[in-house]
Amino acid sequence: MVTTPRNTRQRRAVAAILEDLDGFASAQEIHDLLRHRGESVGLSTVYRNLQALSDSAEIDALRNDDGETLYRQCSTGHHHHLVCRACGRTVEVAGPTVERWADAIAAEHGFVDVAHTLEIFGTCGDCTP
Amino acid sequence: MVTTPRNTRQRRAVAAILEDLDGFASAQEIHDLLRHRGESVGLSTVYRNLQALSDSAEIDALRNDDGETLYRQCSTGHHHHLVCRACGRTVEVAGPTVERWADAIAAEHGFVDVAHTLEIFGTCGDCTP
DNA sequence: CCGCGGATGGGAACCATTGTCAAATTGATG
DNA sequence: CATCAATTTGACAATGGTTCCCATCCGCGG
Repeated sequence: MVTTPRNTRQRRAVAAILEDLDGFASAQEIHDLLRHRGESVGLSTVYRNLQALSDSAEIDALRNDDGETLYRQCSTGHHHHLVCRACGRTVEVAGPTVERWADAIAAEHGFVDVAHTLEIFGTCGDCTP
Repeated sequence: MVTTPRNTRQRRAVAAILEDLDGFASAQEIHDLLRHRGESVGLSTVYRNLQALSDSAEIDALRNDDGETLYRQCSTGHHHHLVCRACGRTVEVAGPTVERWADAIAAEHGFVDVAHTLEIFGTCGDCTP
């Protein structure tokens, strides 16, 4: 039986933060932001909700170089990210060609259940004086 | 002043393992393999040497879904990986089109100093009964 | 308004990785 | 071959992000 998630204050608070954020943020950053808003939520709960949202594909997750998982609310549908190293500003990009290329390569080598990760990092105009 | 790395038994042992390995392996796996060979090397040392090799671009490193860093000796030059989730078997793939696409997208949005990560994961033929 | 079961939270537990530092090893030199 | 400085090693502690645990809380259907 499928369990329906409950509409708790904490879940709403986490969702609200994600609405307002522009770029990617770590669970801990989100936890701090909530605290500053006075909408304090337990760290475990922040992690749980972010993971749940990520699992249900409502938000995107990626790992940065430091091994932290970053979250962001994105448009639906498959896409990739162009992320500014300095300020975290993110541009969503679609790359139909890349998707097809990746799948073709994998099939060619007899791989199934194929997924891929693709992120582009750079320094955005605002951060390059 | 640039310090020249020394030729120690441990460094040689780690390099030798990487020669023999086909796919990506974690630091801990490599540590275990060394132990089984009777060429025991301290875990810290394995980490240090892998990092050094990775820094000098002699081996490739990537992070898997569990957040572990995996290492593998690869051909030189820019390339990406098609990795089997189950056994770690790896196929190196070049994607000139993708490189150009990524750079173009980034330039289009005013990003400079651009880099990208791209890995394809799947289950290889041998691991799909 | 009740009661059930999912949700919460605070701290402990995990675990890959990095730091610490005395002791061992290397490579150059005499 | 002996000496010596500098690098490297390794056992263990420490770190830090994330997950687990579990008593308590509370959303929600009846």
